Amino acid sequence: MPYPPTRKPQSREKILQSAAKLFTRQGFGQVSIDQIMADAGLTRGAFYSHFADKGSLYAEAMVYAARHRFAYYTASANTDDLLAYLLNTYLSQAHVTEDALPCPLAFLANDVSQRDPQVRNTYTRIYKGLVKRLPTLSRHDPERNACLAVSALMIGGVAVARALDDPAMVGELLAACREASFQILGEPG
Amino acid sequence: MPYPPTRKPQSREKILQSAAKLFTRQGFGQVSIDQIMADAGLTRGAFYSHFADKGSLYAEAMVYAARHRFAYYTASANTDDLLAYLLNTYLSQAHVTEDALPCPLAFLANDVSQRDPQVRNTYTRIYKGLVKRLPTLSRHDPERNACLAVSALMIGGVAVARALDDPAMVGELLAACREASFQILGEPG
DNA sequence: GTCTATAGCAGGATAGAC
DNA sequence: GTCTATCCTGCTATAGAC
Repeated sequence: MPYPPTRKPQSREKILQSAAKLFTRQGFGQVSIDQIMADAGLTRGAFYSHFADKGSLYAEAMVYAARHRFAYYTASANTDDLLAYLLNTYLSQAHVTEDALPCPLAFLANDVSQRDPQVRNTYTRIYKGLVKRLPTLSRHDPERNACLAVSALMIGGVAVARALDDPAMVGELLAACREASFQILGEPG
Repeated sequence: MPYPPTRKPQSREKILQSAAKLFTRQGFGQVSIDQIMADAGLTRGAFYSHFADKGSLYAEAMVYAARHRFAYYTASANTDDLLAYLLNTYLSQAHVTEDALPCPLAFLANDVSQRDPQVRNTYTRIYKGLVKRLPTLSRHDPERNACLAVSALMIGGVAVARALDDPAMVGELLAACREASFQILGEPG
């Protein structure tokens, strides 16, 4: 028995991790199964023992990235104002330059628009999760409309910042988005 | 002389028009030169008489789409509040569902992040053009920070709306973004 | 300037050995 | 479960006829 049963879940996890990293940064079409499997330390042929096809992996990788990103916030926050912490971390240079696992909502918004219904549904559920979670982080109990707008501002700010080639402009943009977010939420900056 | 000299600029214009339409909706990788040329009524071989390669066409098509979209606003506006008109038209169902030529800033933000420097520079110039133009449309002379945030809100709102699979949520999101935009700008809705 | 034909490559998915 | 080898498709870019 050359392959012990404990290895399969490990391989699956490794593939998922590599896929989340590569897909969020580069999108569906720019990443090949070869690249993902190589990054996970495996070869292409082994892929189909774990996932039905490339699209299924993409959807699962988005969820993986979203979970990981949320854990990243809650783990490192030692403040009582979680919402402010979230906004300052999300709308930051570090996020734009891909410090850790980036947020799929901001990095894959355009990409998802052209994918199959399953993928779009996954994206929608992740987005709804964010909108619903925002009020629980604030002490000021913001309205739903404010949360919708702020989520779009977060995602748009990061997406645009990533496309720009002017570092000064990126800094200016992120700062303006943080400021406006607090204004919309009625919180002090 | 089977091909009169007047035909080349016409062909070029047609290619550009088809490219703008297809690229903005589907992104760089999802559109082939074949598709573009077929849409323009030509064949693949003729492409390289007009453009150096696919990337050059992509950059030019973004500019073409941006110009066309701006003309779309100014042409149809018979109001004294141009900024309000712009926001309501940009953050609309019609824009998300691609009525006319969509805005490349919103439809291609993620796509541009992975392209070559020339493309990113083109995107940056278009974006700076938008930010600079916003104050000229308003009677309230908004601050630069407000314009930066509103532009990100416009782009993010449309980009997210396009990815979602829930029509009710899309309507809610767009309305919330319009409302927040006016709040940021200090204008009445 | 536009066409047809093709070179050359990359990637998704499958088959079969171990 | 993982590997190597392969089929098949689609694409960019070029060559050469008209």
